[in-house]
Amino acid sequence: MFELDLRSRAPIYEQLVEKIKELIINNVLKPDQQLPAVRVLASELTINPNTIQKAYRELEYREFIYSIPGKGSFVRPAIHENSTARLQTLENELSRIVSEMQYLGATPREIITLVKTQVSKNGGGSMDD
Amino acid sequence: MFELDLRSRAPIYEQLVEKIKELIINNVLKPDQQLPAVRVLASELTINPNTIQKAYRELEYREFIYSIPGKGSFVRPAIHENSTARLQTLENELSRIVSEMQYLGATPREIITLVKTQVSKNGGGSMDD
Amino acid sequence: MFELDLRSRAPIYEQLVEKIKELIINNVLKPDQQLPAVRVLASELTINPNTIQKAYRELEYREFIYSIPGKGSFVRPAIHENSTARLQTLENELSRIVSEMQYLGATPREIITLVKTQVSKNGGGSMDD
Amino acid sequence: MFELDLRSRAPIYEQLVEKIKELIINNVLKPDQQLPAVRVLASELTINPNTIQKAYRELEYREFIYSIPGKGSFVRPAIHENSTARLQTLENELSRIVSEMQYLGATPREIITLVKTQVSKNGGGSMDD
DNA sequence: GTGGTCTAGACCACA
DNA sequence: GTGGTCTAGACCACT
Repeated sequence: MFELDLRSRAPIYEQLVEKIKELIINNVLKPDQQLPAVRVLASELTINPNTIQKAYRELEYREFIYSIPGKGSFVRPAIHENSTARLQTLENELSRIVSEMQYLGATPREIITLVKTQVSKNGGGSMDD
Repeated sequence: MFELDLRSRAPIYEQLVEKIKELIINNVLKPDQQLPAVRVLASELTINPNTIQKAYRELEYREFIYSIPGKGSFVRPAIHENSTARLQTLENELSRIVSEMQYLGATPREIITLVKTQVSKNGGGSMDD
Repeated sequence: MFELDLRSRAPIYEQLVEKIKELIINNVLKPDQQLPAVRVLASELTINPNTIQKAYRELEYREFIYSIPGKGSFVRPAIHENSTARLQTLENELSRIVSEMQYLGATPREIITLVKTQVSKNGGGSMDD
Repeated sequence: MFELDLRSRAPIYEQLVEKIKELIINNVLKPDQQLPAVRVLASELTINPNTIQKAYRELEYREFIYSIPGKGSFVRPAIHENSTARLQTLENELSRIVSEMQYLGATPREIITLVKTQVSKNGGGSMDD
């Protein structure tokens, strides 16, 4: 279910965080859906349970999931308030990336086309609230 | 001139790399302009010269600067034809960011407007070679 | 295992890079095989761990190995499609060397025989992927 | 006459040595022909005379030129004896390069064709003694 | 235990 | 003066 690159220099727990985040954002994992139990996922991926634990803790901290002691971890429904800080960060990242793409020779048109394609890809899903 | 966050998790040399990269991309540091000498920058930022050198070497690998032993380090004029791999990486990052922004409630229109503003900011400058 | 010439003008880390590169190219170090740990190799060669690490990092940049923090450094399987630039460099070096050999009296036949012997040595091994 | 890359990290004197060596090998500079005087060349290339001096000294050491105090420096006629050591070095370099080219995907046929082209290029000149 | 980062301080080659 | 190399030794994050 989760493809990990054990050869990557990115820590495994970080890769897990990104993968799960992506699944949540793309609505593959639905709100309030339960995530696989730590031990189950650990044995499936044949990695250390501590590593899974760390990833889940990180996702909780970043408000993508919530955990109920004794019951498990669940996808947190997206709350679109209080996220202005995170949005600001993302906007800065986006600006940085666009600048670098232009520096490397990408034309404004190419970049805008790319973004339009991307937003419509998501917009066709369930994101256009 | 360069602000560093010594408490950040990101390594100092990596922060330096990003800062300088940004200055080059935004044409604050012009092509062939000399960068501050390793020791000078080290004493200004009160960090170890080896750390600066590591950052400079990293920038050299990434083809943003070139260093001539005995003379100094200089901004490398952007030619960058074979950077399709890097562009691909940036496109992926961009897609990821756009998705997360939509998840956090940003509308397609907002995002596209943001990108348009950004590209024209650079295009209006001196990036349209 | 690795012989170093501490009196050579070539930096230690560069010598190490060349030695290891050679072992990888000649398939003595197999794909995904683990390299000696930084500290282990350092104590074996009685040189500073930082120097070993510099060599390993260099090899990583040049795509001969990959390092995973906390796990180790490993031989990178050769895929190397986009190495036309490197191949061009090698072709130039080869031309330069052949010219100098002829200048020193080597006959075309001798040189071609030498090259044929060399390519079949590798081809007869395990390089014919 | 000599193109130098002042942006290269290779020392200027080293670049000079290589350039002159090449001109001698390719018979552009003929045996016993006088090389430009140090000061003349220095002002032509707008570099420090000491740098030229160092290059000439190096070429003398490597037996490509000879200097007569008070008269100048001259191309040394190629002596094809005593050069077995140098030839051995070149053969080793050649083997190393051929191996790396094969590792990067060059086929034996490609390599041999390349070498044949190169030797005939020189052989058509004045090298086939 | 692994690789990675950083400091302090020394020495070298090049121009 | 410049960048580059190297050492000794400390500390950190990941598994």
